Amino acid sequence: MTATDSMQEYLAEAFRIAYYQPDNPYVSTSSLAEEMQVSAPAVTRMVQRLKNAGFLQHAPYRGIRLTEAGEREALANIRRHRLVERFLVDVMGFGWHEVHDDADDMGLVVSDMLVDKMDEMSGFPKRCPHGEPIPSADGLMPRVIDYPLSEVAVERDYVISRVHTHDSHKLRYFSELNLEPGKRFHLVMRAPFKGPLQLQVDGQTHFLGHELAGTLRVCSEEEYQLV
Amino acid sequence: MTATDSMQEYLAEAFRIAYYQPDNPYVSTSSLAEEMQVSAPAVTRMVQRLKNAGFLQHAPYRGIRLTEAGEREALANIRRHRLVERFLVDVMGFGWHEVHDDADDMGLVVSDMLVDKMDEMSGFPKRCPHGEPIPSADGLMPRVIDYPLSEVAVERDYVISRVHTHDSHKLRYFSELNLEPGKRFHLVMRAPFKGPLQLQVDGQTHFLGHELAGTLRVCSEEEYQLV
DNA sequence: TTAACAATTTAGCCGATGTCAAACAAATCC
DNA sequence: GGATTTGTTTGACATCGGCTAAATTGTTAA
Repeated sequence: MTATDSMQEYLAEAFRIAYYQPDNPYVSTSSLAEEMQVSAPAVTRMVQRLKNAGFLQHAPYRGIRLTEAGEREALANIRRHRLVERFLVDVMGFGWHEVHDDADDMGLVVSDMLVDKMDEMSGFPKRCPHGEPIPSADGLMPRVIDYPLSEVAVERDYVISRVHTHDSHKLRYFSELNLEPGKRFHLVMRAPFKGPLQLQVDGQTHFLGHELAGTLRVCSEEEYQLV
Repeated sequence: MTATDSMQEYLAEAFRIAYYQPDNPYVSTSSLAEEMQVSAPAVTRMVQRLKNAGFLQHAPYRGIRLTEAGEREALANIRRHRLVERFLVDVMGFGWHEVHDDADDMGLVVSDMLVDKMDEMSGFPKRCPHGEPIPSADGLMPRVIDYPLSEVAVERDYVISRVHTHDSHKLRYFSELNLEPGKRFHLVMRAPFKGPLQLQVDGQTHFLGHELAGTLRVCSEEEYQLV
């Protein structure tokens, strides 16, 4: 059975959600509904279809879990999406805050031939512009190691690993501060009670609110090089 | 009212058909059905929708005619499609016989921002890889002047203007013969009774069947430069 | 001029994907 | 432990875009 565009999007989103909660393999339908900007019933019914097509298992009222076939579909979609994003940024010169919607649409549409070419022209990137890992053509997804900036120890050096937001204003702000994946910085201090964080980036001092800092995931230089 | 993807494709196809029959402004529903690879009733109903949305006029049993709004939609779509094709060929290095389907899909999806960038990166081309003119951003479609190779006078020099087929085998063959838009050649002779044509291209002699020659449209060097 | 044929439209169906409202299950609180 | 809140599913419906079969219109030929 072949998955429609819509089915692929649901599968990809389910995978992403699961990837972000490594402890729990079950994905709730409400989280899917929220991410997909769609009503809960729409998700439930799509889940039925996906279950019938063999892409996932469903424990009613508990959540879903992708099967191997489901993961394959999801990863193919995620790969296309992230490579398109990479291409738009690296080859076509757009800013990462501009390209999400186009990449979303194009990810459903581009052929393997095109994706492979984009991969090549982008220099076979390992991560998308947001720092998310790009699944390999044969469907393997690296597991990155990183932590919310809002939780790591102070007075250390870190590297930005992932920027976990699609809000283009936040993305633009991070760009302005030079806080992009791969960037090295020093975490100077963090004020208590969800207070602001102080960072040293390229010799400049910046302050970030606790919530905003939570959308940045960081790791050590060595951990960053692993993927 | 905004046109769905499907509506845009119908409008674009209707425009293309009308463009290829300059004498008759009415497009038959059956020609649309054939081009879109869709049943006749599907066309009739879509025509109703498009009429209600103000994109065309419909004289039942006679044919349709785009309104100004309809032409605008059509041209925007055609522009996207042809610029994507140009981009895939010029910037990404694909052959023109490979890119039609991808360009079709992407044409429905890419934003203005992306199209403008592709336009720029392709060097603001005037024609798509098949030689079809690219509508300007403000919705003007140049009218090219050319004639079927199967009908023009012999013993003259011509320039390939358009290659009117999507058959990738034929396109590949034309590539191999160097018969691409902009190419100059000499029409040596044409055998009677729909017989083969003899061409001189880059000092090489080629023979084309009458029907195949009919898919090539040619003109003089000066006429080619007009668009 | 009428009969036959071709093109077009109408009618009724289907599946995919969305909605809202109501029923139902699970978790939580007093 | 029963009541309430929250999350999930079911039901009934809409729209889009496709289909086939049947009716209708326009054209052509006898």
